[in-house]
Amino acid sequence: MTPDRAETQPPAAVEVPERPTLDGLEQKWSEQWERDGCYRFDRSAPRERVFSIDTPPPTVSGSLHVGHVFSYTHTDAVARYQRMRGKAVFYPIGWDDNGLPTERRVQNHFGVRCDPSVAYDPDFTPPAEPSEKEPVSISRPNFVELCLRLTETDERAFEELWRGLGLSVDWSMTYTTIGAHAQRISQRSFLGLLERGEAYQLEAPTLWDVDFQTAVAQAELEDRERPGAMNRVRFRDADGEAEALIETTRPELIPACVALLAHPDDERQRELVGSEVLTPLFGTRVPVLTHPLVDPEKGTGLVMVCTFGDLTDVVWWRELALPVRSVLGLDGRLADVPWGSAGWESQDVERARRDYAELRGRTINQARRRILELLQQAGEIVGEPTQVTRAVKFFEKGERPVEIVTSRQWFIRTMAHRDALLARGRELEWHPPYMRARYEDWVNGLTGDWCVSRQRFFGVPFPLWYPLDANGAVLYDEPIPAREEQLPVDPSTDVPDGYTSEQRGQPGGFAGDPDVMDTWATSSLTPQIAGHTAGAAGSGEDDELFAKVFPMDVRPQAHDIIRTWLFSTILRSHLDYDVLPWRNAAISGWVLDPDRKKMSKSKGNVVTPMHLLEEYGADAVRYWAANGRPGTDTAFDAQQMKVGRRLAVKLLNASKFVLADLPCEGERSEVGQLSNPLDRAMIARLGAVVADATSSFEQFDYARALERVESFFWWYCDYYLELVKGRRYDTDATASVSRALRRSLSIFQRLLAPFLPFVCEEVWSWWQEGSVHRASWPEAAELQAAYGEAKTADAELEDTALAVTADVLKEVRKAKSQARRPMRAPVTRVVVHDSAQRVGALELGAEDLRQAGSIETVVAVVADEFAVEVELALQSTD
RNA sequence: GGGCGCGUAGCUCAGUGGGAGAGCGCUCGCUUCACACGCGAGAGGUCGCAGGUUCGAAACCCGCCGCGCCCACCA
Repeated sequence: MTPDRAETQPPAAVEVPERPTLDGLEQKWSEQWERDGCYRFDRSAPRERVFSIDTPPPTVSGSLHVGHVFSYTHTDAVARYQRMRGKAVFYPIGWDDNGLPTERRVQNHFGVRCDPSVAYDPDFTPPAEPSEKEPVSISRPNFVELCLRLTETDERAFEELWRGLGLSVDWSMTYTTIGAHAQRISQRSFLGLLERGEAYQLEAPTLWDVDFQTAVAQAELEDRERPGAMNRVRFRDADGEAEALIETTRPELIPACVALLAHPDDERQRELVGSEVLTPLFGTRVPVLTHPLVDPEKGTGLVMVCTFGDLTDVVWWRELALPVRSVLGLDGRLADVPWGSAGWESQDVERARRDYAELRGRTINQARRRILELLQQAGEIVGEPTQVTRAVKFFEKGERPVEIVTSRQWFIRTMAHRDALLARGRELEWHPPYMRARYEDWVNGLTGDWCVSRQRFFGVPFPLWYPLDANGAVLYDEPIPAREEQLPVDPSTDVPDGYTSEQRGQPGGFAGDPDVMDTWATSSLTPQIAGHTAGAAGSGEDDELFAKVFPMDVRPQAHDIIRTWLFSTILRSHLDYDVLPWRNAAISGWVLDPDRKKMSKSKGNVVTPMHLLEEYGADAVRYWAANGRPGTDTAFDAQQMKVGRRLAVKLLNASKFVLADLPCEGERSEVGQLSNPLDRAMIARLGAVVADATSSFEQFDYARALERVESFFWWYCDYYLELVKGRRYDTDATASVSRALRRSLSIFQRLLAPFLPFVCEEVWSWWQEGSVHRASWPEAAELQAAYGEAKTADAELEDTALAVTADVLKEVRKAKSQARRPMRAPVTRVVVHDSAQRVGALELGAEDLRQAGSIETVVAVVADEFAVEVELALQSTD
């Protein structure tokens, strides 16, 4: 029950600047915080006092935009709240620099190309004049070094912005997803999955981007609307009598056709089902089968199955045990195929070769145009093509539709764990709760295990080698895993145990796995990376730290990456630790442009934050961000930043007023009792605001907390401060109000500190020791206790007194405003009509009201309806 | 096609059973001793539409319309 020191202890000295200003506060205080280690994680804290945050590592590719500022501010407000609650806040940050965007930039910037077969050159320097046309081939480690060099610059700029925004992260714990530490943890987790059979290698149809020439995962796909042409194509039976019509938007895949399908109940196709037909032009014999997934309402009711046109083809191919007849090369061009040989039989091999020669080597679009001409000439197109718009699947970073090709890839099992993952989703506390639906949709919609291998370079390599047999063929089924002590390894330069580097690529020797992992395969381990998950002695990992921070308290992130980052992190934690990686998921929305469109570089509507920070100040930008409710998208509106700036300025001035050194105040050290009813009522109301803000923050609803605090603070400035000014300047009456003012000011400064850290630190420093950000969060109960120092029985009456006094003051102001008189214009008489209870309460605040309104006499009359008559003094007496 | 969210003043948004609100913008007024980066006042809304529950609905239920997002085996 000891009242907070900050509220009761008279500080040795109060120093209020003559003209308080927001200018320069960002630099002043961020430097001070850094010097004092204000946000350093306290490792000595016991687990129950730790609050750990699995901060999103932003992708380092160019610049941050307001969306980042938005969601990171939400997290920071919560972090600051928890810190003030006495928690040791574990709040690291990382940079996600591993991945394709960086790779592309490095290639162009330095004029290099990664060739994993090239040996590492420790003395390599990039060409002085980069040539995009003739890039220099360099080893993967050299390439990674250049990537690191380029991202380092960006990361410094990011850090500067974050510091300017006032994020209270512990900068001593920064990590990167391509750094040795992250690689080691990522590789070790993978090896564990491999050992337990949760990771496996398979040659199978996989989603493929033909430009990047890499496998991609289901989670990285997006739909884009594209125009296309629907063509009706004729297949005939071997006698040329019966015919089968199909509709397709992808005629170039006809040479890859392996079957036609109808719905089992489709009477129209009854004759054809069970027979065989020939593909047009190529004369390949394909069966007509049935499958329940065929929609008889679509097209002709018959559908062509190709290996592979889309994901449905894969389903049909697998379930009906159809052969593979693949025409598409990894480069997105039609490959050479051996017409006439096994699997490529034809009724007319010469014709098949001749027609296919027209397609071979062409891109998909070129081949499509050409085959339509050939089909037209052959008379196998029926009717006119119809123009359609349909959704086509793209790799989210890609420029051409994804294709499905057969290749050898690594997978992590997801399908076998679906029920467990759904249960994890229900175990997690979602803020807001409805966001869980997105997760469940995603898990329920999974169609296959997670393909984690990428045929790229700037990523974490698979820590594996393979033996080569006497003929130099790779023995994929006998991978040689790295030992844990070796990690991280780069199998393109490191050598497995029992081999020498001369044996690389030689018959009887070894070969490194050439691929890198999906960026999410490493990002999904951020709790382990940031928390330095337990590992082998001497590995730099840290059992004690990890046990203190994991599982983490909260994962903050935006809703668009629930299916990727959130999902994969739950998966990995489930597989490796059999727990949720965090207790709470705090999902933030997006910043949309003023037309409510998603910001994107291609639309050119991206707002960058630097100039906003300069123009409005960090606190104002943070204010705008903190107004975005959890999970809710917000249209960008610079007006809101003005509002935040106004709030910050108001706090400066209100603090100056409260702390003003008035000669009439008497001995400052004398701590007065709250003897005045209005003072007590205000403190009681403030207690309710504290309770509200606290419970909102406990639910991660920073926006609600801000709203409550802010609106009460404005009421406090507009009404309470004005009402009590008279007593404030009156030596005999000042004790109670002075105490109420100091007490409330201390609380406001702390309540606003999570949102406006700079201005709050500034005004705190005028009269308190230490940082406001390490001060204790106000306790509602404590304020109620303060009320208890006086009589509590009249609490309700006193609250009414505050209400009615403020209501009358408003009416007096209105009268003056309508009379176009200044607010200090004298009033000879005010007659208040109100209920008996309110009239009685008014008595308690009448003196303050008289002072605040320059009123000579206040008369109260009991009445049914509230009304106020204001008699202004004659202007001449002014 | 399925799911989720949203629809309240010109704009951005609070408000989940009992007075329709805030800020910005707009209009008018005020050099008031914390603050002109200010203060005070005002105008402005059939709370998407239509039913239902209830003494009472912006809120709860049903349907519809519109917008956004997510998901889907879009031939």
